[in-house]
Amino acid sequence: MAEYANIIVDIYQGKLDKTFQYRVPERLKSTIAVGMLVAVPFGSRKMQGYVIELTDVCEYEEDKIKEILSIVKGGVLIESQMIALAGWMRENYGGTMNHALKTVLPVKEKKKAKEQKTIRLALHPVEAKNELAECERKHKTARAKLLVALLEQRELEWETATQQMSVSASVIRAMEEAGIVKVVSKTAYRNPVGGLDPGGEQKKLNEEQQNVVSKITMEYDAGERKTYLIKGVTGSGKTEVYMELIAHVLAQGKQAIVLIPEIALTYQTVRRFYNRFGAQVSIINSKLSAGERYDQFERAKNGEISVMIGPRSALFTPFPALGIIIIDEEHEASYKSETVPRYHARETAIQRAKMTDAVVVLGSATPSLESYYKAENDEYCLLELKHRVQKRPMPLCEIIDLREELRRGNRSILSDRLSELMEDRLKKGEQTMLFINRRGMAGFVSCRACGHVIKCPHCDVSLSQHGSGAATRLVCHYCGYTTIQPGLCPVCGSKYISGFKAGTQKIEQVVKARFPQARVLRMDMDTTRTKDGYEQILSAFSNHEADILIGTQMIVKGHDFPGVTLVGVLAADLSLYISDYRASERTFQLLTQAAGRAGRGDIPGNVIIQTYDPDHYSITTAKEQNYEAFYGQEIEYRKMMRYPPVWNMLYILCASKNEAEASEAAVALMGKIDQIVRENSEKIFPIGPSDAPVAKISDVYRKVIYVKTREYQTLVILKDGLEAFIKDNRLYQNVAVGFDFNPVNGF
DNA sequence: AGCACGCCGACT
DNA sequence: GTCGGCGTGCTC
Repeated sequence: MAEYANIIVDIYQGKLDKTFQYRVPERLKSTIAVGMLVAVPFGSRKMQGYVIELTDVCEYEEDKIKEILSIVKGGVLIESQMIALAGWMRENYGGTMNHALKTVLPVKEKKKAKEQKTIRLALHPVEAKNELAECERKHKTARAKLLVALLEQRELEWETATQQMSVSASVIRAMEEAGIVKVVSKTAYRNPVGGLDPGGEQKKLNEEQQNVVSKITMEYDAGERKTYLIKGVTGSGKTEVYMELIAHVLAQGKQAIVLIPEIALTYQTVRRFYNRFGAQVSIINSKLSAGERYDQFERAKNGEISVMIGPRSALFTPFPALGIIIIDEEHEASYKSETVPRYHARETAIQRAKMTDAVVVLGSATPSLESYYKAENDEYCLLELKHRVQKRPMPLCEIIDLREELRRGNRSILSDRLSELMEDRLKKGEQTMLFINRRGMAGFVSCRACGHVIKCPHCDVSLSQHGSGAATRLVCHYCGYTTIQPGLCPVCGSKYISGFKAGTQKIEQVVKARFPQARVLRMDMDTTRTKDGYEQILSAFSNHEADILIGTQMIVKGHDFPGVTLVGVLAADLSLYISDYRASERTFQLLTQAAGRAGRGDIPGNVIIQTYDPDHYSITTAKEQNYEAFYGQEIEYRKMMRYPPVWNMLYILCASKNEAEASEAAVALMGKIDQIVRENSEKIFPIGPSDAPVAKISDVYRKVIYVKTREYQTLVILKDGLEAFIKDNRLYQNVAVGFDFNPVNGF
């Protein structure tokens, strides 16, 4: 039972880092919890604040600490819920409470975008002039300054007055009380979906879709709150199911959150929801400024909107009566945060739903192993959509063995079969998508004479080539270091130094050479750099302004192109060789998604998968579109290797500018882990320390330890133990230690 | 943010 | 001397 409580008094002021510590009086010790609203003495006055953290450690001068007066009753406010969620996130993902709070509560960036406070004159100009004369006579300099300005401009911004004219807030307040001026705060919201027409469109569901909807809504009405996993093949109409479920909770006065990967958050997607639900829909995305994001959350709190669509961070929309959280494409890696707290949106959504009496619906054509494993163990309820809507046929899928092509003398990126089909599509005026699975294979530059690879001087990675011709640069994807491409190898002086371009540009060149008459579009980092570049390319292709679209992962995720009847996957196995236990899962998902792009119109599509490893199960099962077969093999591998989801894994990263210090810190952590292992009854398997996959980023050295246990909770206990160990140990003054639970993208 | 405190010029 | 405006710093 905690002795002290850290309390935040002014969450509305954006000064989130200011918490105050109070003593928990004996009578409140059993009831107090994180997130509760309490009354506390604050200076000379009494204020309300939220309990952020409970602790036994006194972080302030003992004799100056005051006691909490009481717990403020009156229902659980939304802020309380969100703060309690932040507490759960801190506990389960590590980091500080401030980190957690900053992810959960939108920081009102110095209220720039929100309340534009302005100062106006409350008197007639004539009276004001008298007042001004009076002030000048009495040498009330600040007041006079303000009055002169107001007689000229009639309206002044608060910031102008306080900062540029240095009139303090106390002066303005005094003048307001005297009735000389008036402070007006106007809240101007911006509506990011403004300009769309609500149509009230509603499609009739097929039997399969209706069954899924009925099951969930009936259980919902019966008061059951579960997590559902909808496994629906691409094109089975999951979105229609989501909308029906949303309509159901909205009818009961509840609200809905829809998470979709940022990359799929296009105008098309938003419009579908807007057509159905009209102005009560809003979106957030990473392009919105902090202020705009704050506005959207504020609208949600005030009941102006009831459906929020957005990426990971939309999960924290402060709806007062949340009914449903939908996570589309739930297998996507972007649902795992890359920054502290490294939370997973799926787990966090389930926790939020538990706290607020909502249900969670996960949807995917290729569920993550985590979710399917949980569905098999009855933690989630599995529902299936096995058929495409309007009985559209599944595409015909072929595997091309690139080794065989090579033996026949074809050294091109395009196999004979793929070329043949592309030729055919061009003749028919149908569209082709070429997808390069290029993860971790960005065009690095090497010397053909000595094999030297050009690396970033600050990071332990090779540089990638960008641009072409005179504009060719070498860029580090980790720190942004940029340099020009050397003409000679810096090691052996050979002039045979060039980029290993397995990228989209190379393919574009090959395709243009092979099919000079074709109109080709390319989508990659270079072509989507501009603000709307991404949407422009997609809509151009969608309008049939090109015959062939070449791109990386981004082209296969959730876009409908009815004109596409051929999808070519070049080098399907590239993603198999990255050092990550999820490599097979990623490959299977990408191939299945890519295949799903073909033949979405009335014409059945063809899919060509080119690979050097045609017998790998992730490729053969993707060809068959057989998720269960893939899952069966993959879960055996995970069991055998003690990988998630069967086991749980914790990565611990020690980072320091000084390599020796990083090593020393990691070794000491390992010692502490060994000690905890001996004290714990459950089996814990620590491995390391060793260099991180990227051993150096921006001149910071990185050592890693990873730990496997059966139970997640054991890892949480381990993390708590290590945090305590780190806290008062001089070794960690210059070493940052980070935790990542069941990492998705390595460190 | 808001409140107390202390400084300093103005007025009696 | 005292009154009151005005800036500053603190609030567990």
